[in-house]
Amino acid sequence: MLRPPCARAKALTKPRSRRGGGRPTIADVARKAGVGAITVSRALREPGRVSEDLRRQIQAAVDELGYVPDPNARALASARAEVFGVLVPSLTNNVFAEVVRGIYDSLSDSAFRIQLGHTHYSGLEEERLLQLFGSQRPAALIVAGIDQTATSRRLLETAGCPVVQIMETGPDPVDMLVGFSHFDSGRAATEHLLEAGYRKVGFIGARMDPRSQRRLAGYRAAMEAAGLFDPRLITTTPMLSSVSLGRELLRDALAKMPTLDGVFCNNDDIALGVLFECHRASIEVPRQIGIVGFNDLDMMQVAFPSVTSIRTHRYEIGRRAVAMALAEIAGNRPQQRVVDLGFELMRRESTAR
Amino acid sequence: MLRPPCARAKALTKPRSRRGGGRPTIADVARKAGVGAITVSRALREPGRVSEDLRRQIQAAVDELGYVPDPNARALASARAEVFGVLVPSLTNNVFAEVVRGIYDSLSDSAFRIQLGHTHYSGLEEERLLQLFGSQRPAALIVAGIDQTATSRRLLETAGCPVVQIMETGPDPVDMLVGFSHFDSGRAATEHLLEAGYRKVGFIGARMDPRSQRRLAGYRAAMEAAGLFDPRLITTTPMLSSVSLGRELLRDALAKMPTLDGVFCNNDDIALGVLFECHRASIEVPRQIGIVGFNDLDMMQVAFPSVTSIRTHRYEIGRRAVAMALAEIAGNRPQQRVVDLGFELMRRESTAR
DNA sequence: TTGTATGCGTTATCAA
DNA sequence: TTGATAACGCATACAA
Repeated sequence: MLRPPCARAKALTKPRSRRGGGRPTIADVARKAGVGAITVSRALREPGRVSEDLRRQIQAAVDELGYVPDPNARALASARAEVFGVLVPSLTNNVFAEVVRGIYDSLSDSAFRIQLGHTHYSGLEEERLLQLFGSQRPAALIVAGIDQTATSRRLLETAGCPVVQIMETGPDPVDMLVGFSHFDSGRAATEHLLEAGYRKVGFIGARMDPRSQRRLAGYRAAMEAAGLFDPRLITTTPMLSSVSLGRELLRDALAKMPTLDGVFCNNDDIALGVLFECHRASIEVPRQIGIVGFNDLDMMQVAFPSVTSIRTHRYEIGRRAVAMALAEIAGNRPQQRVVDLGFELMRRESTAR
Repeated sequence: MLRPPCARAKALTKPRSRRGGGRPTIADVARKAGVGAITVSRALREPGRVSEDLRRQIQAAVDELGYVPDPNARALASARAEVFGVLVPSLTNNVFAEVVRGIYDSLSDSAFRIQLGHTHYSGLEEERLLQLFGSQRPAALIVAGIDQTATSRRLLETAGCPVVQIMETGPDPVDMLVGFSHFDSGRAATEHLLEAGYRKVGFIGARMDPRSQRRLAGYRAAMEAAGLFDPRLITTTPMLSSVSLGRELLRDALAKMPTLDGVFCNNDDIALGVLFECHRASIEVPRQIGIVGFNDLDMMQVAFPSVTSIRTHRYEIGRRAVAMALAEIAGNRPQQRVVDLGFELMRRESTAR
C-alpha cells in the first residue's frame, strides 16, 4: 500500500530546518505513521474522531519520536493559548498564595499553563498586565477584586474568554464572580467583640485596599448600630501589612485612645503583632483587650492565647474560579454567575472573657 | 509614490480573517505607516536600526491602531518564547514566595512573562512541569534546588536556554547557581546555641526536603564536634511544615528527651509553634530553653521574646537569578557561574541567657 | 536602512 | 473518517 511519492522533493530529504531546534514536528509523526498531519492533530486532541487503527499507529509514532506539540504554534493556529491568566495583588500575602494554590491544584491535571502576575495593588500595573496577558489570547482570566479601572474592565470585557473575578461578591461582575462579603465579615467580627462585652473597640489596618475598606465599613456599621462609633478608634496606614507593623499600630492606637479594650485587626499578621505587643506591654488578653484577626491563618489557633479570627475560604475560591472557567470553556455556561462562599467566625481565647 | 498594485488581490480587500479575532496585525500597521512589515517589526524590537522618521510614523500607526504584537506568533517565528519558566516546590511557603517576588520584580520592566510552577516537593512533578515548560522554548529556566532527577537534569541541559538553579550552593550546576550553604547555616545555628551554653540541643523539623536534610547534617556536625550528639535529640516528620506542627513536635521532643534545653528549628513557622507551646507549658524562654529559627521572617523580631533566626537572602536570590539569566540572554555570559549569597545569624532574646 | 521571499508548527476550512 | 490547502502573525535570511 505504498503512497505515490510526494510531489515536493524537499519533504523527502527532510532538511532539518535551520531555525527549529530539531525537535520532531507533527509532520514527522505523520510521515512515520503514514497519515496526514491533520489526522495526527486530531488523534491527539479528539481521539474519538479518529479510527482505532490509526490512533494506535499515531500514538506509536508519537512515543517513538518523543513528539511534544508546540504550544506556540498551536496557539497561533487556533487563536487560543492554553493558558489561564491569573492576576492577584500580592504573591507573598498568604491569602493570595492560598488562592493561587487552589487554582494550580485545579489545573494540574489539565494541559493548561498558568500565567501569574501580581499588581502590587496598583490599578495601572493591573492594566499593564491585563494588556500583556490578553495579547496571548488566554483560555481564561482570573483577577482579584471588583475595583478594576475603566480601562481594565474594558480589557476584560473584550478579552474574548471567560473571566472570573475573585475574593469578593457583588451585583455586577464582568463575567463571573466568586468570593464573599468583606462588609459582612467586618461587621460580624465587630459584633462579636461587642457581644463579648468590649466597648471601646478599635479597627487596626495596614494597606487599606478596597477589600479592607469594605471590612472597615462593616466595622463602622456595627459600631454605629451600637452607638459606639468614634473615629479616633480607627488606626490605619497605607504601609504594607506585617507583624511588626501590627505592633506599632497598637501602640499608636493606645496613644490615641488609652481606654481601648478591643481591636478588630484587618488581618492576622496585624493581629499577631498586636498580641505580641500586648505580651510585651503586659496587657492581658482577653481580660484587658480583646483581639480579632482576619483570614484565620493556621497560627491563630496555636497562638497563646489563641486568636479569634474570620476564616475565609481562599483555597476553595481558587478551585471554584477554575471550575467555573473550565465549565464555560467546555460550553457548559454556569447559570450561577456569582458565587458567595461566605466566611466563618472562629471564636477563640482572645475574645473569651 | 504609489506602489505597484499587489499581485494578490485579497490583500487589497483585506478580508478580516475568519480565524483571527480581528485584532490589528503587523501588516495593518505597516500599511498605515506606509512601510514594510519587517520594518515595523524592527522598529519595535530594535529601534536603533530604524531611521528616526520611520520610527515616528510607525509608532503613530501602532498607537492609532492599538497594535499589540502577538507573543505566540513571535515565539513561533523566532523559536523562542519571551517566557521565564520558574519552578519552586511550594507557593505558599513564604520562602519561595519571596524568591518569586524577587524574580517578578526583576522582570516587571521587561517584556518577559513568567511561567510559574510548583512541584509539591515531587521530583516526578518537576519532570512533568519541565517537560511542559520546555515545550514552549522558554527564554530561561529557574529551578529550585540541585537535587533534580536524572531525567529532569537532562531536560534542563537540553533546554537550549540559560538555566539557573537557586537556593543552594554546590560544585556542579547544570548551568548557573545562586544560593547559600544549608549545611553551614545549620551548623552556625547549632554552634550559636552551644556557645550560649545550651547542651541538650535538639533539632526539630517538618517536611525534610534535601535542603532541610543538609541543615540537619550541619546540626549534626556541630553537635558531634562538641561531643554532644544524640539521635534522640532529633525530631522530624514528613508532614508539611506549619506553626501548629511546631507545637506538636516540641511536645514529642520533650517526651523523648525531657532535659532538652535548646532547639534549632528547621524554619520559623516551627519555631513560632515551639515558642507558643513554651508559653502554654510555662517553659521560660530563653532561660529553660533556647530557640533558633530559620529564614528570619519579619515576625521573629516582633515575637515575645524575639526569636534568634538565620536570615537568608531570598529576595536577592530571585533577583540575582534573573540578572544572571538576562546577562546570558544578552550575550554577556557571566564568568561566575556559582554565586553564594550567604546567610546571617540574627541573635535575639530567645537565645540570650 | 529597508524590503522580499520564505518558513515557523499547528489548526480551520472545505472537499472527498 | 481522512486529507490537501491555506492561513495564523511574525521573524529570519538574504538582497537591494
